[in-house]
Amino acid sequence: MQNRAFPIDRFAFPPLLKAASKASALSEGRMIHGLGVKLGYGSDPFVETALVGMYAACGLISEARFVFDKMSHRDVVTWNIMIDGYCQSRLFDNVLALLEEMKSSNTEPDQRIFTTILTACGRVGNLDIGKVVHGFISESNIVIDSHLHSALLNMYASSGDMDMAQSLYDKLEPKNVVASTAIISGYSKVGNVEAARLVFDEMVDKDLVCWSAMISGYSESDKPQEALKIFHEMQQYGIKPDQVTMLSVISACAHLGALDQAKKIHLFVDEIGFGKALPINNALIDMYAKCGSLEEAKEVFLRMRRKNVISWTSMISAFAIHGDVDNALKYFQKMKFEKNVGPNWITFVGVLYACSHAGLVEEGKKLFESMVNEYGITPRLEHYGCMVDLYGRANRIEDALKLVETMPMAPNVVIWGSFMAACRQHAEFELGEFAAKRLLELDPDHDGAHVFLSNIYAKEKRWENVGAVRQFMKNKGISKERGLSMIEMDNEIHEFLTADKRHKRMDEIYAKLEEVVEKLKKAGYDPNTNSVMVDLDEDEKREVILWHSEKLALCYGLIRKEKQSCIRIIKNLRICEDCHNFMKLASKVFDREIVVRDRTRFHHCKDGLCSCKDYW
DNA sequence: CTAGGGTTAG
Repeated sequence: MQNRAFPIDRFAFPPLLKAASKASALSEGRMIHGLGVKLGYGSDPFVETALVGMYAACGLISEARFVFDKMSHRDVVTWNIMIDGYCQSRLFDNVLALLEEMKSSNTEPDQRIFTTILTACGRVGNLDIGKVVHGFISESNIVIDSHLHSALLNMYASSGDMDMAQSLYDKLEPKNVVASTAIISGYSKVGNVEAARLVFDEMVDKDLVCWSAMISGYSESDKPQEALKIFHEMQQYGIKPDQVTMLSVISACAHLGALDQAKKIHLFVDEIGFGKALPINNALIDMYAKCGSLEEAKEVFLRMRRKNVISWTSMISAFAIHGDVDNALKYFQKMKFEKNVGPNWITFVGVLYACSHAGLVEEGKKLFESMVNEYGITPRLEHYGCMVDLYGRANRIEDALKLVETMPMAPNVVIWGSFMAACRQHAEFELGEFAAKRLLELDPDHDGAHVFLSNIYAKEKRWENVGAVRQFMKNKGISKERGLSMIEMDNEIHEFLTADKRHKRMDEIYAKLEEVVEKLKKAGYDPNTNSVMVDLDEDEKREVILWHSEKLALCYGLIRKEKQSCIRIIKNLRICEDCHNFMKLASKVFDREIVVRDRTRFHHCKDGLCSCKDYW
């Protein structure tokens, strides 16, 4: 229009500014602002309203307010946009102040404004402000329509107050997809995916968003098989997934850890045309890493034309869980030279984790300091968790404890759990007892802490204490989480529990186990029952250890998988010392690559050695 | 200007 010397009227400006808002294009927005003023539209209320929106969307909230304040005519839309701006900048005190100002200037706040505010509160989990706004609504004469009702419900649901959300849902008639979806994701987020499923099954009209919410619910609740099941069911109803759906599906594959399944999903996202999307590729990096293929994760990463902080963080974390500290740190350095990509707090979790799993105490300390001093990132619980882990694993128990005692926030279950694990590993039983007790104050049902206490007491022959712990566990129905290993074969997942007898080829598997033990013994295998601290006699201990789930999975792999192919095992708990040794020897004796994913990292065993260098 | 699903996280 400008090139043709075409007269531009004021009506062109609001949509232009809206485009700038959506693209967060500040310099273009300013140019349009300048042009508008030049053409004499600077005090047109519609243009001014759009300017408020543009500056707010670009994060310049005080500039938005400046335009807002000098307006001579503000309608309800102007107020709403200004309030929305404060919501996006999370300045909720300004939101409340502006609401009051609005009332005193004779503009009544309407449902839409409240919907906007409540949605923002939900997004950031600000229950306090949400409740205040709820109070305003109840006191006023505003009619609660279905949008506002859903926004209220969603605010409570996404802040974790499911009692309130459910009671609002009960009052809502008729139900609608939006409200039901909010309830589904609310229940999923508080860990009650079963309740989410009940609501889901009740729904008559299911759309893509609610299917995605259910898939994500299962994926986030560490029920990847359920997530994949419901994803296939959705497709049978003829509903086509979009990118958001696929992100949850890919994440489910990552949780599952099954590489063949993962490759199939990768092919699928390529087929439906999402193969070049940045978030999809980020998820794929993580998926391949968690399915044990660092090579394929790297391949995805290197092929990406654009990379953001999530791409780099995923790649760094990938190296970390595979024990490749050198590359984790190298990529962290490389990242510094990328334009527009700075590390965030999750990136630091990745590099600190890498240091902790490699025993690089000094390097980790330096990184932690640079995070604060160079990058201005305030350490979170997760970072302290990494640091406690870093010291603890490296047998610097005193340093670990000092950190727990001096960190600026209260230690949570994770922190005490990490410290307790360090005490167990380094036989610091007195401090271990202390840690276990702190842990139980926060989570009285923590199975690991009870088992550890019982084992400490048994070791010190304090039989009365042992009895008390066992009785407590029995009364409350707490038991040690049972070991569970998985192996993928012909597109099927085979699961084995400790001492499992359910598999249809169990006889063969146990026979194979005996054969394997014999062969390994000739190569120097000596059962190590150190990790079994319960008061069993030595023969019983050996039996317990022999039937650990990963050994059963390994034997099944040796029976079924063709010679020299890689055997991949996924385990729910951490691998014990004996199994670790078993896997290493087996990799040599049977000339196989054996990859085990335990609760926190990968072990690549080859030629009798493990990638973790026996530090895990 | 108005309601629901998303990738990285011990």
